[in-house]
Amino acid sequence: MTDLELAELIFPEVKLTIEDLEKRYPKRNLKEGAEVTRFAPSPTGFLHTGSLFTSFICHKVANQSNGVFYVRLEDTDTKREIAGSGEQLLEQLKTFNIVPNEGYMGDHEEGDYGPYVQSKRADIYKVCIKYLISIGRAYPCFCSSSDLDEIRKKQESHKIIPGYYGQFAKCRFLNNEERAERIKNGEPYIIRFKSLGNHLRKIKVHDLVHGDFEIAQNDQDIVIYKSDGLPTYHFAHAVDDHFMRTTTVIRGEEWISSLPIHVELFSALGFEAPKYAHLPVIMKLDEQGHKRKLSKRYDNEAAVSYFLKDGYPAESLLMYLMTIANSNFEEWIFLHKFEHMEEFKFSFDKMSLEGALFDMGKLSFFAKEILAKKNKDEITSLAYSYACSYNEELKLLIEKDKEYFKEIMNIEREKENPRKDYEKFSSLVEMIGFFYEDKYDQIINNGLTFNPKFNKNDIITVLNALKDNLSLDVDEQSWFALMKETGIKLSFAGNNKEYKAAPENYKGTIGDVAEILRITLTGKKNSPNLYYVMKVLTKPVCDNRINKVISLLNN
RNA sequence: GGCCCGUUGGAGAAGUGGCUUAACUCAUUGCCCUCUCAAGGCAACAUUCGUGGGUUCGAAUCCCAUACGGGUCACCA
Repeated sequence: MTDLELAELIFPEVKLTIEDLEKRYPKRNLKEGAEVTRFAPSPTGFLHTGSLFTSFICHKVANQSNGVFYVRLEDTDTKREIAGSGEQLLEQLKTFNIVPNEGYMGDHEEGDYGPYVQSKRADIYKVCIKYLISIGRAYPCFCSSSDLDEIRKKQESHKIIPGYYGQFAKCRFLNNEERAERIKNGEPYIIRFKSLGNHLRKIKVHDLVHGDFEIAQNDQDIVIYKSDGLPTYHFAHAVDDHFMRTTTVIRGEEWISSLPIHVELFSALGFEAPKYAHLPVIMKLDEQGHKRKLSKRYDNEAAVSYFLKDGYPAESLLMYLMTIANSNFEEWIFLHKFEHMEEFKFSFDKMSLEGALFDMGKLSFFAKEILAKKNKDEITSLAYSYACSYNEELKLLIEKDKEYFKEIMNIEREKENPRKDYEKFSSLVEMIGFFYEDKYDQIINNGLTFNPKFNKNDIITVLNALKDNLSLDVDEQSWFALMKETGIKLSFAGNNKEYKAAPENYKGTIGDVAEILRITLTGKKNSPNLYYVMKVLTKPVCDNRINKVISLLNN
C-alpha cells in the first residue's frame, strides 16, 4: 500500500489539495516592506498583560509599515476554553485602541484569509495533513497514553531525552498495511509528523530581536492531529501563518525552544517560513526575590482587567509597555510632551533581550502625566466611561451635575504645570467626594480633626472672621491677602519667619489659619488650592459649611 | 538534568576598544519654593559594568573559563 493510498484511506472526504489552498489564499498585494502580523490568543481566560504587550507590538509593527494586523483565535484546546472569553479579549483590546484590520473581531470575522477561528479550519488542516501522509511525512499513531508513559519512564531511567522520536517512535515503523488494518478495525489513533531531523545537528536561525543563533534540529515526531480532530499548536501555526500570509510572527520568548519544530514543519509542507520576533517576557520579583514570569494565579498585574478596574488610563499602560519595548521611547515621549505616542517608530533592534520587571511606580508616573495633560472635557469623559463600567457611586456623582464635575476636575488644570494628583479613577470618589453636600455631611458627622493646639473658641473665632472677610470676587492674590490680613488681626503670624523669630507673640501662623479653613470646608488636611476649591463650591456653600461646623463645635 | 536565551544602580536602560571621573527616565533621600497636598526647581544616589583570568598603551565594550537568573522539554497554547 502506498502512502498516497493510506492518505486516501484516512481522509477520503478531502478532495482539495495544497495547490487549491494556495490559489484560494494568494499572496497579499502589499507595498514593499509592509508587514503582516497577527495576534493569536486562545480563548482561555482574561487578557494577560504579556498578551497585551505582544498584541500592542504586533499592531504597531503592522501600522507603521502600512501592513496588516489581524487576530486569529486559537481555540483548539476545547478542554480549557472559557465561553465568551474570545469576545472579551477583543473588547479589552479595543479599550487600548488595538483594533485589527482583519480577522476575528469578537462577534464576526472580516477579511479574505479566513476563517480566522481555528476550530472552523478543520478542512484546511486536513488537506495539509493528507498531503504530509501522502508524501510519507506523517503517519497514524496508535499508542495510548499508557504506552507513552511507559516510553517516558524507560527514557527517564536511562537518562536519555524523553519524547516520541527515533527508535522510540514505535508507530513510525508500522507498514501501511498494518496501519490500514488497525484503522479499519476502529482502533483510535492520532497523526504524528515524521521528523527527519537529527538532535545532534544544529540549524541556524534568525530572530528579529535575538539575532542569529544556533539550535539543535528537531527530531520529535510530534502530534499534529489530535483525537478530537483538531490540530496542535505547532501544526496550526505553520498552516495558518502560511495561508494567512503572515510576514512576521511576533510572540513570547517561550516559543524559541519550539522553533526547530516549526522550521521543519514549514519545510516539510513546502512553505516559506516567516520572520520571527520572540519578545522578552514581563517578569516580577516573587517573595523570595526570584524573578518569574507574571503569573495569572499570583499576580494582579498579570490581568489587564486589573488596571482597567482600578481606572488607570489605557494610554498609560501602553506608554509603560512601550518603555519596556524600546527604551529610547522614554526620551522621545518626554520630547513630545506625552502626546502622540502613535508617531513613535518602534524598532526590534532597540528591544532589550531580558525580561523586564513590571514597575508599578513607573506606570503611576505615566498615568499622572497623561491625566494632567487632558483638558476638563477629556478627563470628564474618561472618568465617566470608567464609572459606567466599574464605579456606580462615581457615575451618580458625575450624572448629578456634569458641569460641576468638570469644574472640580478643572481646578489648577488650565495652566503651565497642571496638578498631577489624579492617577487612577478608582480613587476619585475619595479625593473629590467633599465637593458634594451629602458626602461632605457624612465627613463632618464622622468628626473633624483640628490641630489640638487650638481650642474650640479659637477655631470659631477664626472661622467667623474668615466668613465675614473672605471675598471670592477678587483674584487669588487679593484673596490670600485678605486671609492674611484676617489672620494677623487675630494675632497669627503672616509668615513662618516672623513666627519662628518670636513664637510666643503669636497664636500660630497663617498656615494654621488656612488649615482650619481647609479642614472645615473639605474635611481634609490636604486639598488643592483653597481659593479654587472655594470658587467651585461658591461663597454661599462655603458660608453654609462654616456655619455647620461652628454649630457642630458648639454642641 | 539536556538544550536555548540572558547578566550594566532599587527599577527601565544608554553604551559596539580611548569623547565614560558609565547618559537619560522612574523610584528613593535631602534642600528650596509654598496656605496644605500634588507639582516645580536644585542636589545626592554604580570608582564600576555577575565573577576570575587573558589580549591591549588603554576594556562595560574583544577572547577564555566559571557563577547566577530565566525559558523549554504534552493528544496546552
